Amino acid sequence: MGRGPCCDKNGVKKGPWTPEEDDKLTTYIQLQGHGNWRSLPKNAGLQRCGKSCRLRWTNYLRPDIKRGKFSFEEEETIIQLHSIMGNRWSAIAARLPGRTDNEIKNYWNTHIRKRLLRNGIDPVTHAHLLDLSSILSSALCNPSSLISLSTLVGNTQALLNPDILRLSSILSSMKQENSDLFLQQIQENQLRNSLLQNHAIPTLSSQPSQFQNLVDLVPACISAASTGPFLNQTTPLMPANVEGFSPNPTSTFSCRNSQESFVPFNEGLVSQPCFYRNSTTTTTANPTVPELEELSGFQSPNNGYRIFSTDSVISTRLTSPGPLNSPSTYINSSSTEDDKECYSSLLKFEIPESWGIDDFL
DNA sequence: AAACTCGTCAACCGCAAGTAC
DNA sequence: CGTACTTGCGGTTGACGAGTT
Repeated sequence: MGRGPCCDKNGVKKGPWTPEEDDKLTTYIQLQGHGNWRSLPKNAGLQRCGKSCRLRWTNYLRPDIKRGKFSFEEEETIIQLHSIMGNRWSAIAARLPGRTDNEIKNYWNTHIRKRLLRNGIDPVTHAHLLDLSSILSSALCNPSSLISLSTLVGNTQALLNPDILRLSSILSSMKQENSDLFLQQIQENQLRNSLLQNHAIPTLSSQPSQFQNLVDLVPACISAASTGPFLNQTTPLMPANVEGFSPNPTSTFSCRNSQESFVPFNEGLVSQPCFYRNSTTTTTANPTVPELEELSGFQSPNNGYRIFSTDSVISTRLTSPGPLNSPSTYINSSSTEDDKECYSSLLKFEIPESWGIDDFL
């Protein structure tokens, strides 16, 4: 159909608004209401287009706008809403009184997005970019992937800590031994989970001894990695696989097997998560949470999701409604931006592209 | 002190949905 | 029903200030 410009470019001022223009616009709207934005500039004596006036009013001059730094609660809300709504800033803004979509968008792009990236979380999908727990769960659900995983780990032996090598060897041996038994265990766990829904009972004792070895090893590997050569790498984090992503705030820790059927993963397999939400997302209650809370000394003031950071904790996907099979690694990182980041210093490391883990992923 | 880099955020642009005629 | 117009939205730009070299 084609459209003309929203206003006549001739004689229309652009750029920053002056206090005088603000006064004119504010006074006019308070007296007359904005009415038709297109005719407003002429009526108000402004050399601006209606669009510019509307933007100035809605984003800056409106009396109910809250200015200043975003509070922790607001930031939490934005992250949660973004994980559900994506870049629908106006919808997010509607749930944050006094904040405009533009302000939220800016804050996201300049603060939150960078922080998430730094913490290894894809700001688009909210999935961990590379998450050891997902690697392990993927491997456990799909034993064939153990080949790749062990290859991955094996190829980098020179860089790795002995604990990681032990992890590799265990994975290899798990692959070589009875994978049917492996799947059987997973299926049993699935059944048990369905029975014990909302009651996260530690089930490690029922795992094969190799599982126990694995669980014992992972924290050590993470600690090793967090102080090892990984942190010196500057290679960009692996991009998350966002294809087919369907935001699902109720995602629980699960993984896919090779047939793409979902196999809920036993939450007791790995250590407790860095993140969990207790309000807006569905997560199984966990008897160890109070202990962790006490340990970390952190609790969100708004009782939103709480984030735990301990030295040897593997994150799970409880805050990651992204693709369950998205590649992500997660080992500790130190973060220094500000105090708030203390809680989000997650276990993280970056894998150089030269490792060639595409096949694995 | 100047040049440069980086972070922030107000403002602009183009598109699409909604509405009036 | 089709067209013109308005409004709202999300992506992007660019000015500006602070910090660094």
